[in-house]
Amino acid sequence: MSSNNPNTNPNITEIATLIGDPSRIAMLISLLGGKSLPAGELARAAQISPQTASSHLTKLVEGGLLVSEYYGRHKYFRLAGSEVAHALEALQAIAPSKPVRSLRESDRLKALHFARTCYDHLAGKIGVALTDKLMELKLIEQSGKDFILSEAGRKKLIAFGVEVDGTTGTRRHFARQCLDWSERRHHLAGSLGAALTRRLFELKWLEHLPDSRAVRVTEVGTRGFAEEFGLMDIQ
Amino acid sequence: MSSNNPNTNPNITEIATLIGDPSRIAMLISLLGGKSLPAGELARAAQISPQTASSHLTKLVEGGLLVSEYYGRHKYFRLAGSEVAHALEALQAIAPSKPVRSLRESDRLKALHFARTCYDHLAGKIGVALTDKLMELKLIEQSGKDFILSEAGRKKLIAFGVEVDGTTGTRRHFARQCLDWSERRHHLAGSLGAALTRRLFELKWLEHLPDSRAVRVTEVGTRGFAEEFGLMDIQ
DNA sequence: TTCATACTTCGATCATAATCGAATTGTCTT
DNA sequence: AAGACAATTCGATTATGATCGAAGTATGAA
Repeated sequence: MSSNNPNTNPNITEIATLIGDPSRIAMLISLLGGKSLPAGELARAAQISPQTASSHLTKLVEGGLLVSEYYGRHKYFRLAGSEVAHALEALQAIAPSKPVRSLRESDRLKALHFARTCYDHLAGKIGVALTDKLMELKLIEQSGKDFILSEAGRKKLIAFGVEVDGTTGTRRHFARQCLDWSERRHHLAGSLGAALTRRLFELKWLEHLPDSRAVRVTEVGTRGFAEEFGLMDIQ
Repeated sequence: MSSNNPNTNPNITEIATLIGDPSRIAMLISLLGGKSLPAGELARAAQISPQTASSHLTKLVEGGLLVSEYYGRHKYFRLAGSEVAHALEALQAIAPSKPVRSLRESDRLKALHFARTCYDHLAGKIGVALTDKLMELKLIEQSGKDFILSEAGRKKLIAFGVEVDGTTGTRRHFARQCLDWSERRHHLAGSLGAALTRRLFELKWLEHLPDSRAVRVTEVGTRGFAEEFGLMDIQ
């Protein structure tokens, strides 16, 4: 020691200080799955006001733990990289054993991975699979951060009962791409995604699980997805 | 959502808060090499008064990050386990690279990057290179977050004088992967990593640099690494 | 356009905790 | 024994930063 001034790395202090706040931890843990979440949802997750959340999120981005991206008036945040997730897990590892993670919780988590609503549209394994299928059938195609609905797609979806409401492709946020945390792939969002999802509930192909964003594919749905879209292996 | 109260784990918050203090970080980093140090020395390392240090150390022990032991009128502290070291290194990995102040500092940093002990095992360029070589020689192989010691590996290491102590592969944390902040690669940790490192010091292939976690490869070691493991370019 | 929503900035309040001086306990040395 | 040293406890000070209300900006919807 002696001459050694191991006051090394103000950096690691900064990082640890950044992590060492209850509200910020709550947000970070919410993001641990890899999903992007908007500021508002993170505020709710941490049970703090939007102002406070904004302040925290700014710090987390400046500290290099998060990155952000605008989607319209929403600002989405996600972990800056796998190292961040790794560090959080390493901290979990020395945190005293968690208060009884119930089996029910684990089940709910599995359900969330499989299918869930993301606000108003469909996400999870099913959301991604359906989106893939729509692309495969050339009903939609990628275009920057959006999807474009093809003429064939428009006809097909209208026939299916979706309120496509006029304009085919170019309106802003008509058919957004939304990054899926569980699948790490994009699924269909935007007003078209919402309308399609609405229709799926209407047809009772899908139903909500109680008290959750998770979604179940019904008997009818399983058949329907196969017959209408050639989507097998659903459930 | 809704019924979901993601105010999860006050534990991890506590741990991160504990780590997120400049003085405590300084002490923890001083202990990263795996040594036990008395309170007074830790106070000097953190450049704070003994009173303040005492307060911090009490908290670190209560938080489970350190353990203490009396030796006469001195009280020695050391890291509570390899998980703590692992978490600290994981934090280092996301800490932005430091602005190097002095030449001496740069030298010390280089030494740390080259070879250092991480609690009880070997890290840095050499730690990673050796781990790579062991994989190349099929003495160990990756398996999730662990390594598995092959039968050939077991024989080789026993012949080399490492106390492999029975069970070959499956024990928990027997051969952990540990993310290296300087190399951004994995190196061998766990009890096997510790045993191997112990043997390397025993053979005097490695020696500690004074006042540091840094490690030097000796003359004998340079030859040894080349002959036994085909590890060239050491140094 | 007007209205609602999502987020940010500013300012003030308030609680937490890091810090050290002073005094105390316990241990080692002489 | 006395004196020095190591660590701790207590108390007071102080600075940092988390928090939210109020107001402002930007986007989307009607």
